[in-house]
Amino acid sequence: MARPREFDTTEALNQAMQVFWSKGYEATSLSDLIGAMELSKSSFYDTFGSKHEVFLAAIEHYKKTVTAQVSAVSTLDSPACKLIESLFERVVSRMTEEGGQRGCFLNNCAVEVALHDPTAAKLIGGGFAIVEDTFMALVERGQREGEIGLDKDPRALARYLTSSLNGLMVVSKANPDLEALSDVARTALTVLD
Amino acid sequence: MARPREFDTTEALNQAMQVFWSKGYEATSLSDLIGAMELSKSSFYDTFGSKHEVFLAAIEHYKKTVTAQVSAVSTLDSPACKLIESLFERVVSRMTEEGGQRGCFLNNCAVEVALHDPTAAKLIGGGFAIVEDTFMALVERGQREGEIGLDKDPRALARYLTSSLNGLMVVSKANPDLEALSDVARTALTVLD
DNA sequence: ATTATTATGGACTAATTGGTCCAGAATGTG
DNA sequence: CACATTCTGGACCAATTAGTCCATAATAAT
Repeated sequence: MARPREFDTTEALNQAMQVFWSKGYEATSLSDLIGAMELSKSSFYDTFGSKHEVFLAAIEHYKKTVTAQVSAVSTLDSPACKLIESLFERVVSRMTEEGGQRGCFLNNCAVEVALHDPTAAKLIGGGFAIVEDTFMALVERGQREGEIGLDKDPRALARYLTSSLNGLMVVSKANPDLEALSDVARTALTVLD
Repeated sequence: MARPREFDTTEALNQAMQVFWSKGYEATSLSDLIGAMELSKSSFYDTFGSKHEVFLAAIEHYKKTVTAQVSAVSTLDSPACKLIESLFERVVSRMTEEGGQRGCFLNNCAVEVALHDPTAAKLIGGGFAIVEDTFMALVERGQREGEIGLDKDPRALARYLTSSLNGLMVVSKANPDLEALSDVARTALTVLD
């Protein structure tokens, strides 16, 4: 009955990430994982070591895939301010669309495990840093483009924008209301003017 | 050996809340709870029904105690803007002080359980609403006091401030850096000018 | 066809999970 | 003192937890 097949380690990791993302770390069981990853318990432990190791790997995987997409936005050639706006719009529409309430995996992890899992906390912090750096690059470009005042501190603005995006996701978990989230996003972006 | 004593139900609930707050819902076990609440397993089930019911009760308890303190700020007679600032300052210093990284219980719950627990989600949403209403009252007062422009929409501002406060707590879980958090708070509050 | 590699199902732990139940101990009231 | 009430420890439960181990089966390379 055994049906060996060359399996894609990163695809398995991706599936693991999806489960952790949807259910959280504690609520995810081994059976959840091996089910989603489509491998046997033995292979799971041979290949990945433990639930916790897969979890850390899943965080890294998220950074390399999802967070990297955010980072990629800074290379597009629209005006920087428009790009910043689009990042906020994307979050708002994601959080209000069917099945989008999972939010951001890093956000979820930060809240659930960071306090008790320093290793994870570091990886998560690194993910936030990617977002922050992206915002900073965009802010500096916005300043060069003359749309953002030179009196503003790019680092502070970037930190602020990163935090705002995370706030947006938290409140929408309890109440994913388009109007409310739009209010938040619109208001948050007035800082750039 | 049994040592019956009239026990304080709300105090027990308070202890339960503390545990859920520190460890999260899933990571909290029955033994954690009965240990913290200082009652027997039997009394636990007789009095509170189940882990989940205690959890919901703990959320309500948080709203009645901690969130109520936020609400109370709006009745103080300093200038409204100063009061809003003080709420942000309080969060920043809390998150950077020893043992303060638990953040806000409602925030934690929103992220961990809201997606899969509609009952809890509603209670949490109610908690956020208290904060939002507090901010709105303060903004309106700020407008009457002439410190906040009348062109601004109090509801939108209140939603924004609530979201900002939550964002602050999320990022500080991964990186409780005073300077970074101060940047965020300071920048967030420029919206009021 | 033989071999080395790789993956597998499933048996097996030991511990813990949330939850039920009850005989008995401590107490306040008569 | 006797009684009803309240609370308790601990036995018990079935299910699930993360994790180990191994004989076997499918493959790839020779």
